[in-house]
Amino acid sequence: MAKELKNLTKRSENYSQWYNELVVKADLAEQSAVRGCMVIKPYGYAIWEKMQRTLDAMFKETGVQNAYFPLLIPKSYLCREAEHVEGFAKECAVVTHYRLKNDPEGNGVVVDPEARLEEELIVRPTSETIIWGTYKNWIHSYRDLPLLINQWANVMRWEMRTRMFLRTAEFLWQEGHTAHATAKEAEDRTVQMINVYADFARKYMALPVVVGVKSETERFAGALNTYTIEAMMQDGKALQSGTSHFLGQNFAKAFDVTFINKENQAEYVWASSWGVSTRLMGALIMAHSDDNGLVLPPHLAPIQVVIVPIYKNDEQLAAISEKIQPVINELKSLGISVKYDDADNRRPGFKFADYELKGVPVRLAVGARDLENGTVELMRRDTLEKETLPIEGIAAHINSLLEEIQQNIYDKALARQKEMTYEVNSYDEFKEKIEAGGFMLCHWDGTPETEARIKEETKATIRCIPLDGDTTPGVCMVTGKPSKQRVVIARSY
RNA sequence: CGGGGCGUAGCGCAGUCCGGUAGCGCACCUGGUUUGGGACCAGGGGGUCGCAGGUUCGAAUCCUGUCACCCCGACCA
Repeated sequence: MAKELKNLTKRSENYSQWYNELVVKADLAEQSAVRGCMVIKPYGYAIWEKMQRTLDAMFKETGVQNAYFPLLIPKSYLCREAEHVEGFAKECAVVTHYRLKNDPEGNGVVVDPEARLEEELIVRPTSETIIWGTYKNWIHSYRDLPLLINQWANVMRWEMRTRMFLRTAEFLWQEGHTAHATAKEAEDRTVQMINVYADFARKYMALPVVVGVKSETERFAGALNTYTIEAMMQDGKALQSGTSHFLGQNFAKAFDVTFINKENQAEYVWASSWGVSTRLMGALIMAHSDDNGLVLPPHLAPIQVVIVPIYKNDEQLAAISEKIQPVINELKSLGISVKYDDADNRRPGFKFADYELKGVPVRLAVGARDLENGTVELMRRDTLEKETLPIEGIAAHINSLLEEIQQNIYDKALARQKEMTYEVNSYDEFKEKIEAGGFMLCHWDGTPETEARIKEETKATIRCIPLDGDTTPGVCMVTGKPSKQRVVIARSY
């Protein structure tokens, strides 16, 4: 690394490149040799693990259990639900053979044409079909409902264009699949889970989000209704960060999943599915980072506090270590993750820059000067402010400071989102404003035709119809036809 | 799949127009001096120039094909 780290592309030049470079240099992930896939490195994965653990606990609080379903889906399963297959057909990886053999011409190894599968298997782009094929055997009576299952898994979508964390060919996610006796119960669960996602984004990722409903054209393939959380990145573009779908009885009908109700009548079950992915990592990076690197909210930072000793010789290091050890112990007992970096193969300046790049929320530096004065130097990553503080009571101070940083990062993101959200009343104004990015709150006549025209002419899409938005009626900014409420329109990733 | 760019050491690049047997910075290794914001000096190791053909006495360089990656679109979490 060293000096090249200084050359983080400035965001003004090209936001995408800056982001990509940041992901690589902060040691989060790198491009894999496999097309469109990425290698998530230990530091990046540690953040994902923390997200996973938190979300998993939140799911379980709502009664959800984890399970696991196969990676490969028989082609016939995927075809059962017409809209679903149409939505995913263009981006499926397909397994056609089960054996290789030595090339008769001596060029290594080739696919054995004898070993063709009778029915091709699809690498899951999502698991609705295999899961509903399984649920058929699990659900017989109203007593089996609701069925609340989640799986942590990888999925594959052969996207034409990929971008690290935001759209990789293979990605990690969780997908929840629930089955219910009534439509209301299923739709309530759909809403409940989008709210879990919104809570998670706000409290842990320090990411303000708009909760809303997708327009018909943006809906999940096979869903009756799709709820979404939309976050704004620093360049004003939207990122769909989590979705929850009300599937009605579509999959129950496709896979013939029925239950006997209290009146001894057979009924199709009602379904929801919901998911968030490693894209959340992308959101985290793009929402908070600055030109010094990552800025991680303390609630998700793998290392919350790093301590860098500054010493000239082993005696000094020993003295510093002795002085600082009680602080480390105290921080740990408060549940704070601490790294004491006494490695002697990097100089302090290098470490400072490196931990900033990695987004560590709080840094302490301790040297001979501090030993004399009984102080430490503290720097907070969100503001880059440094202050020298007495070592006495430093752990308690950091404990509350971490919360303050968490809140500050959220407030900053929220302020930016508000600042870049505009009520727009004419299409001309819209066309002008959209160039600089941001969320446009506009009246829309509710037709796919108008939506398509806006997209065609401005590259912006309807991100969602916000749940808690202004419901004052008006007239569509494009057609002048009546509109029930304002919707969020933006360019997106 | 369209438009643009790029492929040379682990990373970032120069060399390609005008053919002559490979170079710079960072990283790495050894020794020393250093250590409060990305250390310095000296020495050292590492590349069949994306791949396959062709032209030539000779190809990183010219020609043909092909593959990969990046950016901008279309598609999507």
